Amino acid sequence: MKRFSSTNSLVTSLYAPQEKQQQEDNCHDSREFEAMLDGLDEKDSTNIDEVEQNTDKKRRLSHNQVKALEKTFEVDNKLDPCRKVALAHELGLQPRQVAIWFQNRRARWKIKRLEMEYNNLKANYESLKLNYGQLEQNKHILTTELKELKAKLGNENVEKNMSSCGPESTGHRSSWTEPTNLVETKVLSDSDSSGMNQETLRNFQLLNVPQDLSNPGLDFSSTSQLNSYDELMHSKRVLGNAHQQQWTKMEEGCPFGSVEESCNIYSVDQALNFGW
DNA sequence: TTGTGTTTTATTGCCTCC
DNA sequence: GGAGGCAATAAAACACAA
Repeated sequence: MKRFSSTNSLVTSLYAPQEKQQQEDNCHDSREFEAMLDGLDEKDSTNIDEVEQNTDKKRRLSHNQVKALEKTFEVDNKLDPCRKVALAHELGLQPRQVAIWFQNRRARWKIKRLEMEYNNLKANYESLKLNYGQLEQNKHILTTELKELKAKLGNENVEKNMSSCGPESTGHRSSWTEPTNLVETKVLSDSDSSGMNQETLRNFQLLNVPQDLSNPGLDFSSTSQLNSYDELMHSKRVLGNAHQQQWTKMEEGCPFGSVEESCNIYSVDQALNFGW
């Protein structure tokens, strides 16, 4: 039976010699196991403990008993009956006590493991949250810049239209491929433009865009290469592609379905509402 | 010394497996 | 149906500040 009363434990504190012999005969492997335990200091793990177990007061196990139990637990956190009996015999405990110790030890081990898992998850979450914040910031910067570029394009078209309405205008000239020098000069000499280029550079640095993602032929630090409308448009496309590729790369390395998905697992609002 | 919080040992009830 | 595992909990032992 599984149930033991405290009085029962007193009664069963010692084995009948015959029973002991039978158990030993049935557990040949346990001899090896006992040999392993022989290495431990035997100073206080024998008769005195055994006598103390026989009082009905709850006794703590001795240092050496705990040490031996811990050592056994490291090998395997579950006991087969033979090992349990052998260990109990070796340490002067009842098999029941050994079983209970292992049960409690497993419970403590589980709690610790859960704590570790929780800490790991928490650290991962904090890291994701940080990355998400940085990406949001970068997104904001790039969106603002895109708006500025669009506004500039708008102005440019207005000026082109105005110039094409002049007396020498034929109406067949393509403003896309042949921007007027007036517009070109305005774009390049505009202090906002150079400021924009610096901003673009900064954004690339913020994004940590790898070399292979950026266009090696396009030098953002040099205004000389932004001397036409097409190139201006090209720089916009590169910006867009770089941003897109940055997200694609992140998604490839992302364990979740998508970056958005991963970020939505724990939204910022949910962040502090763990129900652990 | 004592009150209080923590740890360890043990019990109980339920569940699963053979 | 018995054996053993687990979760919840009781109770004793222990640690420590006031």
